[in-house]
Amino acid sequence: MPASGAAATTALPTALRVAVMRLARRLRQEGQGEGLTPSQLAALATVDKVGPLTLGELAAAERVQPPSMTRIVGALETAGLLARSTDPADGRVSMVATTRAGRTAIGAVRRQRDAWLESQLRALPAEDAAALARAVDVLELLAAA
Amino acid sequence: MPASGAAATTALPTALRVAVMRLARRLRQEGQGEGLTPSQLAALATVDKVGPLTLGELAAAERVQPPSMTRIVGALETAGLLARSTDPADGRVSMVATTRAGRTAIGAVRRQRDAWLESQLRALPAEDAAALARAVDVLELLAAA
DNA sequence: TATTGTTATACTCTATAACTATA
DNA sequence: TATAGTTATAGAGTATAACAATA
Repeated sequence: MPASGAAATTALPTALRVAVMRLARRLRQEGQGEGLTPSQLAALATVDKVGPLTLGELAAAERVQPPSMTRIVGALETAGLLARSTDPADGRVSMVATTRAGRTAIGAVRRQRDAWLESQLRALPAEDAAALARAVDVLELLAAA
Repeated sequence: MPASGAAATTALPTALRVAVMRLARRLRQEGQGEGLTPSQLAALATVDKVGPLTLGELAAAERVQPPSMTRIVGALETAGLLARSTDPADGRVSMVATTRAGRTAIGAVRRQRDAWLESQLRALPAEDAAALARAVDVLELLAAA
């Protein structure tokens, strides 16, 4: 039987939940993100990933009410990271897209966040790194469920 | 080479970070926690885990300033989940401990949070579950680093 | 004097409600 | 009328500064 701890017990759900939550907290602490708030960063990352979208769509994607997204987008626009344009087909709709500076900022945050984890992974025994590599896809599956 | 996605690439740090953050968000959504705010739940869980401690120690453990912890503990005390007592050896110090109701509440939240993950794990192919079981210890190691 | 915790106050983030402008 | 977004306002949650009680 495996030598160590939680994985060997029947308490896998609890152990996995605790480990994932703790690691998530740790990862959030590393890479504090260019002076942007977590909401701003998340919104910027979503626009960067999904591409230009309306303010309402962005609010829905971030699970935030439209007035809150108005503020968030306003701050990102002031910072020059997002640009808005009115939909030519419907004057009520405001389209949101990343600027070049926005894409640069997102990239910097990602690199900063990966840096800590990358150094930790390099320090790991090859066997442990391999176990992680095999598990990542399953974790993604769970997250998407 | 392995058939699937991110784990097979050299981008393990990024893939792992994204998967862990997403799963953590998902886990946070499941099990909304007995009408308590996240801060209150976290503080209650820490007291439950660490045992009786001073308000200042609890504030430090939760990375929150003492005035904020005064409020959080006050709410938990009003809810009957925490009890305070003055340190007999030093009248300035306020000791905080869980009540029976507090321990019950924490247990309920944990069960609620595990429930979703447990059902997801049961639905997983045995091979995937095994991969997770092997990886849990490594995740814990990373979280503690 | 130094330390523990509290009270007073302000700021940030988010929400709901009411409004403006387009459709 | 209905919809997209904004402005006005209020409610959490946390922080800093000033204070009270104890050491």
